[in-house]
Amino acid sequence: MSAPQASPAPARSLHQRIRDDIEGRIHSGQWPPGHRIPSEHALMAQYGCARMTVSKVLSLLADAGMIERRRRAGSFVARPHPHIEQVALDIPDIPFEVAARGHRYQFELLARQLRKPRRGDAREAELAGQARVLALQCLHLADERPLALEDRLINPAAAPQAVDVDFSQTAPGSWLLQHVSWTRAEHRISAIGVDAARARLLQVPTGTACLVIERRTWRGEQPVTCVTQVFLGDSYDLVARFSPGGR
Amino acid sequence: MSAPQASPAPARSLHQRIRDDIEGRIHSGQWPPGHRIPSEHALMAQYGCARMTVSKVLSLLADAGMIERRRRAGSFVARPHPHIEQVALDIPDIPFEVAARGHRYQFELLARQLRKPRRGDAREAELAGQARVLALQCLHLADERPLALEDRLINPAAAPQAVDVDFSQTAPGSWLLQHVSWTRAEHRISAIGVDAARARLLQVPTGTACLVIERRTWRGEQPVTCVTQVFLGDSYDLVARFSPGGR
DNA sequence: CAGTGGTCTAGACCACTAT
DNA sequence: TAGTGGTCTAGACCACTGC
Repeated sequence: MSAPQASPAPARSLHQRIRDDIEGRIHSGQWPPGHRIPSEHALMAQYGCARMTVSKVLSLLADAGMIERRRRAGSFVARPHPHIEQVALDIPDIPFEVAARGHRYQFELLARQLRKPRRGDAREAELAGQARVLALQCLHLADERPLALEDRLINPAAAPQAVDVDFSQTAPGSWLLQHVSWTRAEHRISAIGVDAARARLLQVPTGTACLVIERRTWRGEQPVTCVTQVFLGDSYDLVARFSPGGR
Repeated sequence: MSAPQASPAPARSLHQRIRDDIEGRIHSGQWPPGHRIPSEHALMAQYGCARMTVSKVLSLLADAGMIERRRRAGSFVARPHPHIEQVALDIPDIPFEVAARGHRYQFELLARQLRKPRRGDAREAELAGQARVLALQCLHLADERPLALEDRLINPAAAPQAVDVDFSQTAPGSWLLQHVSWTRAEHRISAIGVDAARARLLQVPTGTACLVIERRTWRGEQPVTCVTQVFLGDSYDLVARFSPGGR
């Protein structure tokens, strides 16, 4: 009836130790991809614990993608999807990132328009249904030097207050991050040689290699914002850390 | 003593419905960032279920980063870290990706060396402790046209079989993905204008904008591989999808 | 149809910490 | 010290599915 711990304070909890054990067997190759993991009943007996404890472990491992669970069949070490891997990529807030690298951040609003969505523009296709869009172009500078050019569209229907914000003082990305929540985002990352117009604004020769991040966010089915950021490629990096299984 | 379901088969399980409810309150703004979520006891009473059920929900939400839990203090809606966001980025397998886009994939091994690690080379610093490294350079082609140039170092201590693989037939990235597991990876993504040597191999003018992915993987503390892939920027995109909270 | 995972209960003990 | 989350137990019922 009572529920005494196996040991008073195992430092690492029981389900953590079980998880470590199973992960160890998988990573060491002792349990290769496709290998059938003992059933919950078997593990329960093996570790001398309640079924719920091993069940929790296996559920977490399944969430993390390390194992697959099938009713009646059992749990199996996941075959790593051979063609796709996911990494957690940090999409940084530019002002913060610049400051973190010890540079002075500045921001310039180059253009602001509240206008109808343009037809035929791929970037604006998502927003075609809206009456108006708020279009902003701005420049991010680090130590007085241009770092990135940002073209942003904001859907006023999703962020009504945005229309009244003075974006000459606040970077729109930072403002949105703090004031508008979203439920889905998509990013495309590519490289371009900058066209003449952008080159002039970035004060580099036409054709200079730049990193392009295109980001779209939605709140439910409603588009919130769509932004294209063009970074000077040699002065900006994206960094992704990853441990497989998400944890 | 018995454990009847609240309703026979609620389609969506109870903890899922509770989770949806709480997520709804958070996303709708009804529970803004910093808001204190009712305690497990209160939620237990509110939903008429066992404490473990709401506990599971809150644990999952905490794992997903949507809430923060503090002993004695309670659970709180997480303040979105204003300066960093994480997205799940797909790091594709090049052969697969090319095929998926309907192109013919080809692969050329340009160079293969089993040699001592070079001192003074930043890329090889991690491998400096190793007796030998396997260095490969290869070219990925789509429809006979160069798509990406790959410089890869493999640590034979972590992947002994790699030394005997005929990489003129198998792309090393695909082979590694299928044969060697790893526990940690780091990626850097940037843009460069290609130098003359790479430009020649990629059959483009010097200075053409390219997307660079640098990827390092470890197995435990042991480095496994380090690869630099230079993509023609206009013919390659990385795509990241994201829903906040990780699910 | 028997075994598996999925879920839930009604408790319990514990560590931690804000008050 | 009282309230909170963290963990665990020893059951239970159910849906599903591969044998």
